[in-house]
Amino acid sequence: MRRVIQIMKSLGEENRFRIVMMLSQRPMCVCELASVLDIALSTLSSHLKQLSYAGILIGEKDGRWITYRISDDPFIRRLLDLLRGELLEDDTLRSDLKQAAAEDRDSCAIALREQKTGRR
Amino acid sequence: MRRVIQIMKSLGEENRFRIVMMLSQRPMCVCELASVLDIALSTLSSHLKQLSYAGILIGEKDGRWITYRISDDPFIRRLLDLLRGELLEDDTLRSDLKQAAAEDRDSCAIALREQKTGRR
DNA sequence: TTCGGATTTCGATATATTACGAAATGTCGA
DNA sequence: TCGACATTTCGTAATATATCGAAATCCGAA
Repeated sequence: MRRVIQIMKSLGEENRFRIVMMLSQRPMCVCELASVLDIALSTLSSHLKQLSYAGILIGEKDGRWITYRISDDPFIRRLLDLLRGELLEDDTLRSDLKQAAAEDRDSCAIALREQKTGRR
Repeated sequence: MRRVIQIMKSLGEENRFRIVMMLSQRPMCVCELASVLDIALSTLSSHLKQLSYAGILIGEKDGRWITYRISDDPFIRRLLDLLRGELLEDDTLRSDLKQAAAEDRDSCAIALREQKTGRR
């Protein structure tokens, strides 16, 4: 039961939820996620840690980057499918997915520099 | 998105999760739930409030009692089916369901009296 | 209408969670 | 090896949540 509750809790926070939905579209590196979400990198990192601990995500080293993707646990897959189906019309989600699709790993530096000087 | 996140958050706490699983088996009144869970009535009440707010439960007056049951929203139903399927082997859950099945609304008073004097 | 039982509300406290910035870690390329 | 970059860890402050007991509410039965 612990495991399932941990999964629910992990998905019960907006930023983590958005992260998971974006990763359901495609694997992304931390900086790509960061340029969509308006939170500090350290915060994002701790969310990713929690999601990994819950078994929802898997992070893989990929050169200098770390790419996160959704676990292929069947329960997780089915759960996320169900959630996604419920949110086809959601504006925030649609906007996130659009941005996420347009992200480019190599331009992270630019986005992060902007984030460090003046937040939009 | 808010709604779905609220649902996830509500299910991401052990006592609330157990409440929902028990009510998936059959509608129950507050005192029946109380005699399975080892928490104060006031705490239980606030959990029930949150679960209702999230649209997971519905509380209906039934004489002197208030009976809670799972909402018949299709999304909620499908979600809970999925969760239940993942927990067929869970010991805590099985024990809860067994106790819940054996509960009797009219003996609430006894259980609650025990709870007020000396907690087991 | 008064009494007692079922449930909720309220106020307080303890614990968890989220957030940030600064510093540390690990890695690639010059 | 050095420097730049991607990411994580750490310490801490702010906020949210879970919990309790006491008091309030609501309802049916005597």
